[in-house]
Amino acid sequence: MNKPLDIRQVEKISKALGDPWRIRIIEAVLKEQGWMQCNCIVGMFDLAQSTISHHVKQLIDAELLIAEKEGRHARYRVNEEAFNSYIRFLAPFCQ
Amino acid sequence: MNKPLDIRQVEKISKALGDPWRIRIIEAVLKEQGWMQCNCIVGMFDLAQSTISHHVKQLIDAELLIAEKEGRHARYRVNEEAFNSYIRFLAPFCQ
DNA sequence: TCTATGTATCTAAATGTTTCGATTTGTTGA
DNA sequence: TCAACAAATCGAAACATTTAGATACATAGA
Repeated sequence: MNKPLDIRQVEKISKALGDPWRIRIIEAVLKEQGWMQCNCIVGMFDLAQSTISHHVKQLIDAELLIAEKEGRHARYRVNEEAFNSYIRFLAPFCQ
Repeated sequence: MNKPLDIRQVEKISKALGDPWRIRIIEAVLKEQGWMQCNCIVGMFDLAQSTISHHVKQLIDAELLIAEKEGRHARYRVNEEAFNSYIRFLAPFCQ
């Protein structure tokens, strides 16, 4: 676990972080003790449900969020390991 | 100096890091003792000069690279402060 | 001053992303 | 089983990014 990221994964993570809504979604998930339901996110932002779902999907694809299904609900938490790996990739760029 | 990044700047930096050529350009600049001429970058990658110039511009706009003109040459170095700020922005996401 | 060279800009085509509304899928509870 | 709900997917329009070739700009050296 916690192996170095390859350039593809860095690209994916960077792209996922390259949208203000997605950054806000991550911040919101983190704030809720790291757990959040999709519906709750939809209520927080002025975006359509399908748009939120699309953004969340990208965050999950980049492994920045982890999804868990609970019946008809889904809950998300921040994948701290992924952020750790990303930061470790960037660290050499600041000596 | 070294103040917290706002969400716009985070977005810009993330987007700049969201392309494999740009990541390779940063790595190349870092490798050359942190200094590199544009022409040298052009020689390293199979991309048109105008395309490299476009990518470098984005890295400069995101303040990840700093450009210095020397006559008709340009030299670039990595802005370690920007990477530091970016990492500090991300740190709360991995406790 | 003129030419060659290094870098930046412009234009346009191809490709990718964002967004919404509509629909689909899957699950709960009546 | 069926209605209600949560989330995901589809389709399409609007918008942004990537790329190369052509061109412009700026400087060094003849």
